[in-house]
Amino acid sequence: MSVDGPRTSVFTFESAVHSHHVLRSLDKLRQKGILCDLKVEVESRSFRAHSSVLASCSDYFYTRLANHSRPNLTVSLPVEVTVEGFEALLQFAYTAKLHFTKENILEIHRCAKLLGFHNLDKACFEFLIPKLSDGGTTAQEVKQNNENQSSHEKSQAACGNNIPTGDQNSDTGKDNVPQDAETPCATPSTDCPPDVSRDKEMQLDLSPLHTKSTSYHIGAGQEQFCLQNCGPQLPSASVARAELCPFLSMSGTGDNEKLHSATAGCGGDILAMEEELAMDVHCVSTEPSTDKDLNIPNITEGHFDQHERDLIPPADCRHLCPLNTTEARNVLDSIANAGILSDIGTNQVFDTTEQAFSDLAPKDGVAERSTVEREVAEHLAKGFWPNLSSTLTEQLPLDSIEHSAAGNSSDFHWLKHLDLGAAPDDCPFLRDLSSNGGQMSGGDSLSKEDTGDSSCISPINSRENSECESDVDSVQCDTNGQIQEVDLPFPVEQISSMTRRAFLQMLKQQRLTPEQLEFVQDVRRRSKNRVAAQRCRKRKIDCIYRLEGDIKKLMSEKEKLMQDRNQLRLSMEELRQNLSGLRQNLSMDTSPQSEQLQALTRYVSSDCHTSVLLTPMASPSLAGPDQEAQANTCLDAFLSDSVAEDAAALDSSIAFLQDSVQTAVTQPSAPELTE
DNA sequence: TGCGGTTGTCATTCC
DNA sequence: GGGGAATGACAACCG
Repeated sequence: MSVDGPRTSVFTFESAVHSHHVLRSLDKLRQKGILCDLKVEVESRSFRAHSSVLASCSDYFYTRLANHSRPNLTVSLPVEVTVEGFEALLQFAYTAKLHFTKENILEIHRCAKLLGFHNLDKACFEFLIPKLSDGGTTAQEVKQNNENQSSHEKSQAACGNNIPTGDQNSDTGKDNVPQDAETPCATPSTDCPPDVSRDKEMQLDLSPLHTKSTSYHIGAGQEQFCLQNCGPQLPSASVARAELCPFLSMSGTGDNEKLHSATAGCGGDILAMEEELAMDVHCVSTEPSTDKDLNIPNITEGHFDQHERDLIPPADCRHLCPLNTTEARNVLDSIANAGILSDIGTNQVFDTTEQAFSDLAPKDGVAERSTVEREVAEHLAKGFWPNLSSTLTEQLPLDSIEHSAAGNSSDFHWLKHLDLGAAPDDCPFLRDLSSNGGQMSGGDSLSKEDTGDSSCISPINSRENSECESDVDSVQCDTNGQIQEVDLPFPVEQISSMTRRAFLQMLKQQRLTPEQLEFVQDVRRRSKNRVAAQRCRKRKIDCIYRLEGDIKKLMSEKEKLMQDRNQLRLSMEELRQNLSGLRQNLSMDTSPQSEQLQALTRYVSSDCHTSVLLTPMASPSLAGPDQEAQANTCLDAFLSDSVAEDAAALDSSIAFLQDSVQTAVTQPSAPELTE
């Protein structure tokens, strides 16, 4: 059996571990000093690192490094940043693990805020800091400290664009109750030990990818505890068992969710869910981890790790995930009803998927499929159920799905929307969805065409021998009645599946009556049109979701451009103020050199010249060499005539001027923190 | 019972 | 000019 030539299905494989491995490799490189292009000086110590890593983790480093391409760059951190705080954050950047003690948690928190470190949500600190303090500090006080620190830090260091500040819900009485999506806060689990304020080194583990799952662990050999860190979407401390299941915890937004965008929006990101699922499994599995500190509590004890999807705004495609639907819940309800989840928490959580499929699979076997189809289907299925056994090769999920206990194929109808880059009828994975009982049989494409053993089986064919149970069926019965009336000498299935040449040849050979001929042509026409209508609708929906994605992308770009414009305006204003102050100081001096410098500052601070510097492409007529030559002449004249003692002072002023102009031109959105 | 989504069918247009 | 594909419109069904 072979896959037909015209099929051009495109599949996507996304590794769940690649990012983690890359991060680990980068950490090893850093430890060996390989490819480190950045030296960070903190207090009296210096750290070697990769600028790209730090820039991707920290707003501060991003602003400092984004526009520098110099190798071996040295960045001196503000005096507010300490070695104690930065070292932990540096390790976090490369390992996604934050080691801290109650002595240094405040320092780390302060440095993290100062440097704008991502993925270290304040919820973590707001819970940990009160807990790690000697009981005297509440989360509210922590917030207050944060706010005070923020105001102080803002005045000294303009580094973070989006450094989180304290929320507005500090007066709610219950400090740890999450209020809204903007103010996630940590809530101690009812199962957590009430006092964790002991001298322990703890580890905040955001690995891998700094995402997906946030869990809190105590170091190896120490007492274990778990924090239920409630995100904005986890309103209650009591967690239903269903929420412990990674599938069931996915919130649906409606029955008619944008299922199809699972492909258009996510780019066919089915396998990407494997990663998320893997993380969720990670939180309930007792499988030994490479991390010695990792000790996942038993799910039956009510412990669970916080998923970052509860803390971060939903990604564009997150809500479009086909599993994030009520259909998905129905799937899992079906599985749960079949006893799949009954053993949750007993080391069998997702090992039972195989059992699930075994239970759901038809007992009478399934139709044959090509090796390619089986492999693709199995891999796709593993995207949903990573532990899916290879034994399922013989019983594909879709077949199982279609014969689920509920007997309702609509539970899985979202699978039909998975875009594999081809029309549904062309998709080897979905092709049999429309046919009951897997009527597709083997054979090469040619024989399939000529014999009518096609995947495109019309309802007429599939229900030919079934009873009429609805009005739709009554239509089929009418057709069936016509079939009986015309008494075709060949199977109706062949009509729509044959090539035109074979169809005409068959008509010629069979010597049909006019009634038979009309009926056969009508059936063929309607069948073709039906498939065409399906393809047309699919294309339309695809187009809609593509346009929606484009709109989102453009909106994001617009927002970024607006932010850049605001930053540029601020920089311009600051530059003007500096020049104005300098001009005032120079106006007190009546020396010739001072007059020259005043002329220079007027020239530089003029809007015209500033615009020349900032937008030379927009105003080429003003960006010619005349202005630069004029400025250079000014500078040369000044420098050559200045007296020695004034020259030093004025030199520094000019250097400052030039540096400011250069900063405004080359780094408009990165105000110097150290200035 | 009304409503929205889905699907099949027909008519028309385009290639 | 005929056939196939694409597509808008309509109707029926279903949840």
